[in-house]
Amino acid sequence: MVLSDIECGQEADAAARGRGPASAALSSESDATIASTSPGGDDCAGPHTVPAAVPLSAHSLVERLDPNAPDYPLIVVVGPTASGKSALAVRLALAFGGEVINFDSVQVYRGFDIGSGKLGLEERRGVPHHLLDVAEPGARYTAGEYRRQALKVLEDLRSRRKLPVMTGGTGLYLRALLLGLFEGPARSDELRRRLSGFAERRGREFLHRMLARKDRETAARIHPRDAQKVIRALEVCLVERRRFSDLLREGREGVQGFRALKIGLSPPRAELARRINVRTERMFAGGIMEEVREALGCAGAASIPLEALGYRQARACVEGTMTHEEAIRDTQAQTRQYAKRQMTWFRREAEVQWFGGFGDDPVIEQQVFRWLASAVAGPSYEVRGPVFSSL
RNA sequence: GGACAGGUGGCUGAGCGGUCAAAAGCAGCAGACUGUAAAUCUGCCGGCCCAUGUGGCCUACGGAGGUUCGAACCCUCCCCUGUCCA
Repeated sequence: MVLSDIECGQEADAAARGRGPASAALSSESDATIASTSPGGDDCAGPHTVPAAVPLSAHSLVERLDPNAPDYPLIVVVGPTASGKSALAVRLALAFGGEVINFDSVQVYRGFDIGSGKLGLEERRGVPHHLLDVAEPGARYTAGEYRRQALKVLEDLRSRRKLPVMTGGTGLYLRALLLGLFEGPARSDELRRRLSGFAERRGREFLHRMLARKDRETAARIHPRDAQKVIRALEVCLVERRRFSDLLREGREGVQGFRALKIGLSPPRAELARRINVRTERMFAGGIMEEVREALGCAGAASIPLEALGYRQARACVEGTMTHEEAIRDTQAQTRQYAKRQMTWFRREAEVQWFGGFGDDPVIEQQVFRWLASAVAGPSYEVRGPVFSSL
């Protein structure tokens, strides 16, 4: 415990030194609140307000880092791309002596740094980051693989009394970890090849009819034209010789022994779009093309992350089917749409406390720290919905 | 100055007398999601109205006129844009 406190203090200082005057001011303020213990006021958080002056007790969070605790804290930062999640995660990790765990499906691949928005070493500011670069460029990483690895990392952090701070944009991976996956087969490429052969010859609807014969309930849930999901469902039914829907009913096992404190970032849409635009331009100026050439050279054309947003366009550019300008504009538009899809996914995530700004905005950081203090203090807390309106 | 080609909803672009509020794509908006998830897929998309429908009204295919029962589509003039000849 003493150790954690010391670490916490040191790292918070380091954070203050490493930043500009605005955030230095913030840091000293949070240090002040960290130091004090709150006599009350923790329970008066209204449903739609972040409590005004709940002192943040780093102790209350750090004290809970007991390897044997049934509710070991786990911070999760969700939000659309470019909302400043990674920066906030580093900030939180520094403040509480934590380590960051990624849940982004592209950042898990080695060699895809610029286009995936991976934080550079300097930006990580000494905070260990897990589940980055754990897959080879030519490999196929999956939600199941992610879950297995993430569980190990969580147990590792727990045994070392470190606070896990999870961040990323892949809602499915997060859910796979937190809620678990059903007991089903991993993917089978041969079977899939056969199935997609059917789809090509007889149309996507054919596969859907096939699925309906095996498992009516699942077929009803999946749109006939969604070949990707239809194929997976068929794969499950054929390999297991059981209905997908029955397997689902048998349940799934989520992480045990952790209590997730979920922070959602939902910055104003127009501003987010602006950031996405700028960020995309920087990627194209800053080496995404080189990454693509490199990947094409070593992993070959089949590399999964080469299909990811930005990489897809950069590749088209390298191969000459798109101009540089087109590639940028297309990436920007599609990234905006992606951000939208992320919001519709995360909005349904349970018990997220939403903040209407960017994770690297000192004001938002402040609100997050305050909320964490109140959330840690009591077992129940109010959750408000995300604001992701246009304008 | 002359000869062609063309001007269509936010953009690209089909339509060339009625079945056209106008194909398709893009963008935009909303949504779904259990091992490819930065993926894959769905719905809406001129405005207003009764908000039930193969519903009503208005505004729209560069501008102004005309022909016609009827025009984005045909004719005349004008204004733009592109290519070519001077």
